[in-house]
Amino acid sequence: MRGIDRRIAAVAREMLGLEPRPGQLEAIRALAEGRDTLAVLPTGSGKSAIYQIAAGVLGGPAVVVSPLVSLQRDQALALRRRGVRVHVVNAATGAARRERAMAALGERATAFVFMAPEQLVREDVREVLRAAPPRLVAVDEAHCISAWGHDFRPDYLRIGAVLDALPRRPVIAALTATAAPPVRAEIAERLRLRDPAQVVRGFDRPELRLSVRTVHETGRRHEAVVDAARDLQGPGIVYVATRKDTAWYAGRLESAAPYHAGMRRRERDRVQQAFMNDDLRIVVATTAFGMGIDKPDVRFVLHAQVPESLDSYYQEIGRAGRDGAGAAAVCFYRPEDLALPRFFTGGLPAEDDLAAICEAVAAGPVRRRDLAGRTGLSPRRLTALLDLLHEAGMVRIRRRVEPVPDAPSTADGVARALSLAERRRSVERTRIEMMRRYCELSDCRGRFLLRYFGEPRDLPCGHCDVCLGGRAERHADNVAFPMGARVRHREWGPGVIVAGEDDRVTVLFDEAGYKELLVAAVLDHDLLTRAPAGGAPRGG
DNA sequence: ATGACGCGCAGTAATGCGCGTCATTATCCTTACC
Repeated sequence: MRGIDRRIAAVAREMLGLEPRPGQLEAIRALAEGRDTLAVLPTGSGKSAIYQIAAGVLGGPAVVVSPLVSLQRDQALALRRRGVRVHVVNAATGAARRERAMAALGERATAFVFMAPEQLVREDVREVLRAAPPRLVAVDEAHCISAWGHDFRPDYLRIGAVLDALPRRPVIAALTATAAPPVRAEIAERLRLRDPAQVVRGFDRPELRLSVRTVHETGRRHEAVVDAARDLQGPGIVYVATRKDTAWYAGRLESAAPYHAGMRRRERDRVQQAFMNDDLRIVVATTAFGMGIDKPDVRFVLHAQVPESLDSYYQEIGRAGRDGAGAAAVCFYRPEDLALPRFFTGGLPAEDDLAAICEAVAAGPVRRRDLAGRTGLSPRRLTALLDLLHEAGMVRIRRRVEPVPDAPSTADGVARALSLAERRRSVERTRIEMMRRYCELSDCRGRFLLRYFGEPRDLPCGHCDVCLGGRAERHADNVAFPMGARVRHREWGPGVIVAGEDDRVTVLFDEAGYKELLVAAVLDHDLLTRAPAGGAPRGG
């Protein structure tokens, strides 16, 4: 056993009383050796233990960036119970307590300080970090960077720059349960990870019975979902698209309660607790329910409406069957359901709005609020546009929005921002399209899902409705570009074919993400060439 | 893109159809203000 492994084993035993498992160990080892690490492991596999043990081995305080205050509290409590010194800092933290936490961090007298990105980017926090850089920074639920950073919680996009500016940059651990290759790439880029070790495990979940039930009419959907929830045994989650629907379904089911972000904090906590304690069999929820829920014996996850991407879908069904016993993942699919997500990805930003922001910023640093006032844009819309303009090299986002010296002309910047927006929209559309295909498959669903997440897979999964119904007939592969084949595109470089139909193929490019290509165009212009097999983007 | 809704009209009495208009998801931390 290598020395470092002995240290790891010792810290694991002493701090948490456990023995690291293979995936965990690999990630901890990379971090302990000072290497940035991106770990994609299913929830329940002990992701938090990774940064905790690594911090112990590195022997310094660690800052843990986590999206929800409730998650921070839970994790802090668990550590405190084991006698570890821990602080939590958020907007509700009193001045005295905050002062103590910062002092402890500065004096290296604490093991972990938990905070949301909004805290990390505060000037006073950065000052403490500059004076005494932590050894390790863990970014938990790192997919939030790409899921929330662009419009919803922009400070997620600033973490990388803040850490980069420290006199001694900490080792960074990015942890998540869900990240398809394009998301992994974005996490690494946005956090500015340096040659990160990637530990990716466990997208295959043989204990999940995957199925899709197509419904053509809303009334039937209601019946079918209610019946399914009644018939299935054990605790389960029903995901719905709107807050209103949570109450509707919950009212028609025994031992069920609604859960969404519009409810009072206390009520939400009560529902969650009741579910955890088995006093409540079913939670009918929006996407608000999930992060930090680690109940091992969830026996089913139903989706009354199809989510907008396989990324979300996989994350939500991943909450079932963590004990390894069987669980059902049923998606109720009505083709029209995808119209709404398509609609929401529809619009491109107005040139006028982009130009107005550029002009306002060019005059000198502006606060977001003033900018919103001057342009008449909602805060959220403004955030999305600022992100584009930042990417286009037009603005810098500090405490205020600042002009970039030597920035391109407004016209050029706006054009660049627009083309970025267009690219993002096409990626979004492809994601929706992949969700549609999953639902309409006449071929193995498990394999489709794995390929979407970049795991090569040839054999049918054997645990989806298509396989179990004996319908997993081998699809007539596109002869020139069979699924799973490695290809190279003139412009987008290497990739792998993840889905195909008669007239089009979807390629997951290592760099550029999912792209849909028309077969005719590909053949006419000789756009794709077959590459030797192997070498899938697994990292390691 | 789709669905809900109200309106006018048809042509008969009480509904039903077609059309235009309108709205339309979810997710959190924070700060300011009550």
